[in-house]
Amino acid sequence: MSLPPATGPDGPAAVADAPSDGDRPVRPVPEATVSRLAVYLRVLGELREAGVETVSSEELAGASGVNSAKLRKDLSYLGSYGVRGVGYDVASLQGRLQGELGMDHRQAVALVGVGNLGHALAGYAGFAGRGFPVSALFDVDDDLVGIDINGIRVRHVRDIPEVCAGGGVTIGMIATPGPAAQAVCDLLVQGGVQSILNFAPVLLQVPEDVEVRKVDLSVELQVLAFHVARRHGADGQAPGARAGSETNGSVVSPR
Amino acid sequence: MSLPPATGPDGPAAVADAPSDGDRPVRPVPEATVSRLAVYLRVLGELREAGVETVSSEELAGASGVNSAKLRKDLSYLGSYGVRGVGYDVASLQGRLQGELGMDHRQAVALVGVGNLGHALAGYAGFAGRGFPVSALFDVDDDLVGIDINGIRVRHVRDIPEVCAGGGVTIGMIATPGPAAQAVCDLLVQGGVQSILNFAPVLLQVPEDVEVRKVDLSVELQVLAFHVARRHGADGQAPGARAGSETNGSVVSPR
DNA sequence: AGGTGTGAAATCTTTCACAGCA
DNA sequence: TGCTGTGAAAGATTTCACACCT
Repeated sequence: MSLPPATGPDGPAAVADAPSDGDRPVRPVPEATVSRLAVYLRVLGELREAGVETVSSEELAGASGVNSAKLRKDLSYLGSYGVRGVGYDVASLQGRLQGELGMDHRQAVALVGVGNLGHALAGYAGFAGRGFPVSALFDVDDDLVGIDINGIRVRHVRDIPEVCAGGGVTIGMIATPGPAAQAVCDLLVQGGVQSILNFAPVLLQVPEDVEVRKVDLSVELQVLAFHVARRHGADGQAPGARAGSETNGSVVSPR
Repeated sequence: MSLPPATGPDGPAAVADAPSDGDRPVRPVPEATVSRLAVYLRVLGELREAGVETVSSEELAGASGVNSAKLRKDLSYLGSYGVRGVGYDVASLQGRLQGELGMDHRQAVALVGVGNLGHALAGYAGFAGRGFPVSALFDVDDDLVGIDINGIRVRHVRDIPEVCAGGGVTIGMIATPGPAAQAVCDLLVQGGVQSILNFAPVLLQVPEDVEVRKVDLSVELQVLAFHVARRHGADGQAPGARAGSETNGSVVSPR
């Protein structure tokens, strides 16, 4: 059970201005591409576990829900990692993507708010399994502070700055009720966290150098509802074809 | 605590081919616009509760995390609802959006998988509050089947087709482990569900007329990790300015 | 003045289609 | 022969900037 990709149709600019780093080819890597790279990485992991050593763009794309041209273009931003006439080496491409997605440095994740949703997130095996072990938990509720969830002790939100700064937390997740989110966000920023995944239905104000991604389930449902409503307008699709497939956080265009 | 918008950078086509409905101006409404409409709707609700009667595009946009030009363009797809020199009437714009987003017909939601995440989703107040009451719960686990969550009895997945068809379920949410997702999806489709929100990290195969949106938390985290890794390359941003704001499921470009 | 609605320009993404290496 | 890598075309989205109503 994974959760949400920023339903994300949008995204202001691409990775934009990455200040001319230094020497490597450091191509821009479009924002749209980044989220797909994460998907390819998951699929590569599955392929590898299945013992597959090589994949063609066609196969990898199919398993990822995109078309092969897009996949090849996406990978091309990282440089040439395939072999013409053959395909990609699963292991090495996986390694390349892990590096690109920052999976070589360990990412320590802090989760604030262990109520309903937060508790579920804390216990979500998919995180640890994918290299994002939740290493710190916080809440304001005295009934929750002090308990252990999956071996992690829940601490009071007032300790956020200290624990995050001291523990090298790079990513913060906010799963508190809306009204508490901004204050929690400020504490995370104080602790040096520059990347935040926000589940609260509010707009967070942050300094320029902090990145926030928002995950809003009701928005997802409303987008679905919109299409439900649309279908009632006129459809008359002969229930013929089958094979459809989903697309990342986006709608499967019922072309 | 809301959840995820399909991390969504993507989205094949716009609402595309809506077969010439009949008479109204039924404009295309770009897919990217749809998810923002949901955000505006939430903000309008807050404004209304606060007693605000009129908003300018500048204000509504600010509170929604977009710029005013985008907001005006988005609203223009629905027709003219503002008054020049004044702004928009909160109540009537809210009504218009609700209609457009299918919030006038009641949307019955079925949730499959009440484990860790599913349980949290079932109890998420934001759903009912935003017009998406979860009206049916399913699981395969005999220890869960039969219990009540928020007043809803958990039923066995085998009953999905019957319950969905009989209960007029329009939206299904899948919060099962990956391996079970496809089978569950097939059952939902059998029950006539045409809109599915998938939290399982797998690509669902569905008939053409069924829409799937996927929400993948690990993808979100990896996108954040990517940017964390980027920052280590070169940044040298003077920690000057403050006021940033998040953008829907997308990255706040640290321009 | 003040603020909406909207062509037209600028961007970002996706798709085509094919040259070129294995 | 098979499949990658990629310019160039096509599309979608965002941003400009300004005419036009109140």
